[in-house]
Amino acid sequence: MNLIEELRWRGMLADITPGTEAQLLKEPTTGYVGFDPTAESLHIGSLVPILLLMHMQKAGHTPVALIGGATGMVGDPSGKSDERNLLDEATLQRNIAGIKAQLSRFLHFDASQANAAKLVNNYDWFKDISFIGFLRDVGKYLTVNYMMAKDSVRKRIEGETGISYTEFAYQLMQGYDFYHLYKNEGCKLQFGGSDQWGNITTGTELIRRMTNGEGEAFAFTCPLITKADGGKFGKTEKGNVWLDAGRTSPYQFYQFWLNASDEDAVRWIKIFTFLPKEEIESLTAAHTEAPHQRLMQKKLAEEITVLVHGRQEYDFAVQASEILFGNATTEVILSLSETQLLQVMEGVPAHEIARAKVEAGIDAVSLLADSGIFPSRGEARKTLQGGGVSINKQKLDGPDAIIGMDKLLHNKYLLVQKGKRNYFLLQII
RNA sequence: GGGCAGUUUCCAGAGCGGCCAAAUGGGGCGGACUGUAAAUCCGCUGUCUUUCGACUUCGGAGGUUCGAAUCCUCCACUGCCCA
Repeated sequence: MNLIEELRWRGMLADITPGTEAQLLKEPTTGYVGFDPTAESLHIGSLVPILLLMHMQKAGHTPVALIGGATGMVGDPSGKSDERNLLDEATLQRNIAGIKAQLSRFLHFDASQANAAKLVNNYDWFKDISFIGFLRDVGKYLTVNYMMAKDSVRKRIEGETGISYTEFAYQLMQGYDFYHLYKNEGCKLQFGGSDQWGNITTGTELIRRMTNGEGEAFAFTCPLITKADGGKFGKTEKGNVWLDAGRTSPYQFYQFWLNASDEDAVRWIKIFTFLPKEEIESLTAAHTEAPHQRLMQKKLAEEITVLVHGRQEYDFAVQASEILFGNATTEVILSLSETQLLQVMEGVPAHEIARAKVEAGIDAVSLLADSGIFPSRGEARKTLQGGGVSINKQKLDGPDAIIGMDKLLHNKYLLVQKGKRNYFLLQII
């Protein structure tokens, strides 16, 4: 299978410009994808473009990751119904540094390799461009009519919030990025999520026009990842799922994938892993046969967790999951040594509470609210009333339950469970 | 610059001076059922409080009223139309 065939089979191809496949077969090609520095870490949504870059590199092409240091200052209207808040420069710098560090674990940047990956920041070329220069050298090539026809813009114009000139100009900047890379890096391909299609084709169009029709540039996009139930991909109770272990622990990361629905797991495993077709097909067969065993989810979670966090972290995550979700009972929890307990709890959010309070015997509501596990007493009470809290795997009967020293594990911990899946380690200090 | 419409709790969207912490839907959270799935059903969804209740919210600032999300004035922002 060639690269495009492979991506198509994996369900990673939405739109593609004519001739792209031929270009990729003809010669090693340089292709880029852009990352928005909207946060200090990438989240699993950005995993898709990263995987596309990896596929490129595996296929012998040169991947370029572009960080939008300049475009990030402006804001992409794609997929946004509202005008964006602008980031200040210090934040932007921090975010760029964070993203750079993360990308290096997925791509080979060592220059010794013929198709070593490259990292560029569009701020580096935009900082020297004057407003007048940009208007004269770039703006002239495209009509406003053309730009307004783009989905991202049209939606905003038809919508009720409108669009500022700043965001309207965004696609021109992204288009210019492509031209710049085309000119200076010989980059002939841009890809990204399907929400980027409009911006990307502005680039191919700009290249064609700025080179008097001589330049050839190509593009393809990957469908947005969806969930079968229509929910947003990549969100949990706690918000985004990040690639940074400090923000989303490997355990939580692993749990996210493990919790994929049957339907989603089948689609996702093709997208998020590099497993060969035959293996995925046999896995799918087994999964359809016995979905309750969740082979698919396990494999999916394994592959991605290992890719993002490494084998060792994955092992810990599995161990912890087995103890927390296996048929572990209160006895099992009690039997763990302190070291074992702490190891299992590594990726679980930790909270603290003063020892004196527990010594006096504390009611469940205060315990949960004071330690910060619940944001307010009201919420703690409500959940308690609904029977949603367990301590050391034992359900509390109601808000009036009193917690005393006798409940402590190793004289200083409590394993608090909110709902079925959310564990917290409460340390008494 | 002129005219019109709008700004409500996470979102959408009701809300006619007291019965509004504010309908309804979505989302979220919890429970039951399961496979740590989906679908379904049930409960909760401003803060504090055991209940009664108290307190803070309806773009901002003032005002009218015994009493305002609801009326008035000014300001800000947004959309539409005209210039």
